[in-house]
Amino acid sequence: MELSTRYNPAETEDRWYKHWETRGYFRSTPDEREPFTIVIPPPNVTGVLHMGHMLNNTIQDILIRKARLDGKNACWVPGTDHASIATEAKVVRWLREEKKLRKADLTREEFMGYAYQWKDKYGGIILQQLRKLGASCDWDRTAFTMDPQYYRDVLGMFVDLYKKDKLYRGLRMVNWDPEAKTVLSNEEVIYSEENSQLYYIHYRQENGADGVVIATQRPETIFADVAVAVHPEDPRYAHLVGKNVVVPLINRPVPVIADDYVDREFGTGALKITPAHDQNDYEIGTRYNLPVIDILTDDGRINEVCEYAPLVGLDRFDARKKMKAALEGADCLVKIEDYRTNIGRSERTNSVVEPKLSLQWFVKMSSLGEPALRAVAEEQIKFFPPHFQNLYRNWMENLRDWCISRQLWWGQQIPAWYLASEAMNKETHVFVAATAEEALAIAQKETGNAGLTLADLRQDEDVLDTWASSWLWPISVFNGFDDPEGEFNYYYPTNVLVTGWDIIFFWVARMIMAGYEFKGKKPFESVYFTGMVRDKLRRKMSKSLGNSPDALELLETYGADGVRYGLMSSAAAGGDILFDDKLCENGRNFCNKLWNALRLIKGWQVIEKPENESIARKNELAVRWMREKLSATLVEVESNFKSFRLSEALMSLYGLIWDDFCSWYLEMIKPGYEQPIDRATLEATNKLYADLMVAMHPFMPFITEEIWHQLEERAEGDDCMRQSYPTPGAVDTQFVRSVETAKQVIAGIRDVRNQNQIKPREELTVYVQNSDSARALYALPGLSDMVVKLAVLSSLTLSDTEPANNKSFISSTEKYFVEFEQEMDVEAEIEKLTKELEYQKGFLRGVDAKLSNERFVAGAPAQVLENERRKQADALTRIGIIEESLKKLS
RNA sequence: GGGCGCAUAGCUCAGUUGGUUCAGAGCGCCUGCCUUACAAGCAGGAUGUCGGGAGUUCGAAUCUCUCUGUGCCCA
Repeated sequence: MELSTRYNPAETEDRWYKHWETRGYFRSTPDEREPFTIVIPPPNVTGVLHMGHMLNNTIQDILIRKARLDGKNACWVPGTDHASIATEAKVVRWLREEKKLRKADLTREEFMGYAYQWKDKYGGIILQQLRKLGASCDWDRTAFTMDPQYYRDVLGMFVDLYKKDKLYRGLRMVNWDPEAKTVLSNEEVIYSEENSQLYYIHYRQENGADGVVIATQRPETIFADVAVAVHPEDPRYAHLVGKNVVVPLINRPVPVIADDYVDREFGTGALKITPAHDQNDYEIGTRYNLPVIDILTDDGRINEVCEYAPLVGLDRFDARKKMKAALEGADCLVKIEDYRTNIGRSERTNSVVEPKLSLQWFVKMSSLGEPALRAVAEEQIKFFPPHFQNLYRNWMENLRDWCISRQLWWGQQIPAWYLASEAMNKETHVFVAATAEEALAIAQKETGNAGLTLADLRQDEDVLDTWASSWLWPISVFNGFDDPEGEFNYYYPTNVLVTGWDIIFFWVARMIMAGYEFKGKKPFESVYFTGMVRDKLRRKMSKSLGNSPDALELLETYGADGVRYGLMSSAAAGGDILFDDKLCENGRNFCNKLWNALRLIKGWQVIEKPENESIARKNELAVRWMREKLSATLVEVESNFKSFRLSEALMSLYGLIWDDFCSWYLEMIKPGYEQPIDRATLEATNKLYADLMVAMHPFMPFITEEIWHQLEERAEGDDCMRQSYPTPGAVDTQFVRSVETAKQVIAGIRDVRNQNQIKPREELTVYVQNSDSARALYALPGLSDMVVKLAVLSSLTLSDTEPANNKSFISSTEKYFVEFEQEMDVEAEIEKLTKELEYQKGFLRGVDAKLSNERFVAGAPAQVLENERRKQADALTRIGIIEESLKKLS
């Protein structure tokens, strides 16, 4: 079959993926083998493949494929997360735009019907896209955080925590997203510096006398003020403490209180106290028994409570704009200053988050955090790279209770029931149970009213935070709650979680807590943190910047193997990737290199025996050398895999294939034009190439499978992805070093060729100066034959005399003479040698200094010492050679 | 304000326990090649105060301190 000069991934990738998938190679069921398990960090069901996903899932696929080749029972569970807030927002928009429906006009059941309809239609696209990347997930296990069984597990978790008194409903300051009209957890609020303005506002005394000037960046909240606080030791305001000042525009008196929380340096040193709209103010308000005046609606508008009619109904930012003129009109505005401050925005809607007093469900984190903190500190769970332990510990030691209720419909509805007779949010009874019937039984018992019916109960309207379902992922996907002795027992704890460090708190920490809390066992052995994929300018990839390449287009252009190479080649664990198409281009070029090596081998004619002894010796040497180089690299690869240094493992295989195999080995054994190769060498080469493909397979699954099959006719089922990973054999370092020395000689001769414009095909005659070491080196069978071939020589011979005209060079401890037609430029030669002599002498002085230092000789390990002595001897040899040459020339 | 990182070639970054050619890789750059697998290629080459300073050590890119610059997390 004629092979194209370029590899075409489009022709092979889909075909091989289908081949693997239809034969069930990705499937895993428990057996006697050791399991190797990864659960995918579930992407949003609404998501589409982006660079971060590709990096993350390439890593998981590499680990899974490697484990499979290592003979383990590899199980990679895919799935998606319902992502309540993000998905609900999308469904609401879809209903508005496509169906002309408003959420407010739908019942909960109707809305959920549409939401599932939407999910079935648009959800899970990302799982299809992962197939393009080559992801070898067990698709039969595809899970979703709202699957019926998963849903039950989440409710069970809620009931369990409630029973253990680790869950409570309470009125707290929370982060409120006025656009999504739901509470957010602290981790869902993104803080960043933004431009703002500081309003200096004068609060007069009740009698109209000068009072106090406060500074605020939220002037519209003055209507919710209940006090002004100053520092107790601040002489500027001492006379006002205990008196009242009046809130401008509405003239409501509020007391001036003294509290050392106040920072005298900030603003004017006077602080307005607005408990309904600020966390710290709320705490101060509580201390002084101050009232709470809430002037904001759930969607962030000013309400009637504010008492200032012109602003009622306006969005808080529109209201702020009107405050300037209003305050000026009342002669209360002192000045406005520009100001940089941290503003918190909702991770999902990007709207400015408002602190709000609200009744919500919270998980008590103190008891959950303790074992999770210890597990990482004691490295029962290992982090890669390890420094993320610090970030983790930092968060875990400052845990705050986790608000898990959300004012949404898309998600698991909270299994708590109240008495319908009690006013909403004023309930005095709560009944927590997995089902309404169980809740009713509890209600009947607790109220002593056996006549209660389901109609007398009202279920909590809210749903649970998505993370409060996905933290059960490693347990629930193996049905660990209903059937703890089944598959769960085999696959759990999973081996590794691969995720971006930015969600260390969302997923990693909470999955660890859930593992210990509900199963008494860690959810995974290790966590591999990926970096962020950024653009060349180090900016995070984002839709709004438009700096993210289209993932599918990239796969189309460079092939999945090329993209996988590009992502992995510069991806140290935890390190950011500055993504550049160039990286994928390198990957594509590498595929092409592999492809052409195949074309070369496939083009050879075969004969039974080598044509002569020289070729036989050379080829035997080459095969042995390549085999040992492969072994040495496999040792590195194994150790790199153990410590998750995947990028290093890939690069060492890349170097082995490109440099050692293609540039050296294939050139060593390559027969002359239209010459045949002997069968033994060809078969050894096919085996070497096949081993290289298996070794490379986890990184570049498609092309390795293709070449595996192109090399030989294979029986059904004899596929690259199902082989055993090659194991390293013995390495004779002395032998390998001799070949390396010969390679340097070849490079030396090529350099002479280059510098003197000698054509590559013109044969040269080279002599090596006779010495013990030279004879020892070339005693290795095949070595000189190899040098003769690769350096294109007519002969390489030991000689006691120097040819009349030559160009010389020193390699290792030998001197080489390249016979040369032109007369030597003696002056230039002397200058070159003198320079070289100086360098060698300097080098020797350094080594001598070390060796004459008694403390070095006493303190250094034997191996280091031996090496220094060898360096000394070699330097002396080289100096001798140079001095001798100089003597002859002068 | 508290904490965690980072600083190595023009660019992006490896460098594990202080000790072999440890001063590296890829890209870029320079020179010469359409050589018979591959120009998406081949052969060869240049490039460094390992951020500055001090210390520990026989020996420091590596450990300690300090300064400078820079990034991130939390408040």
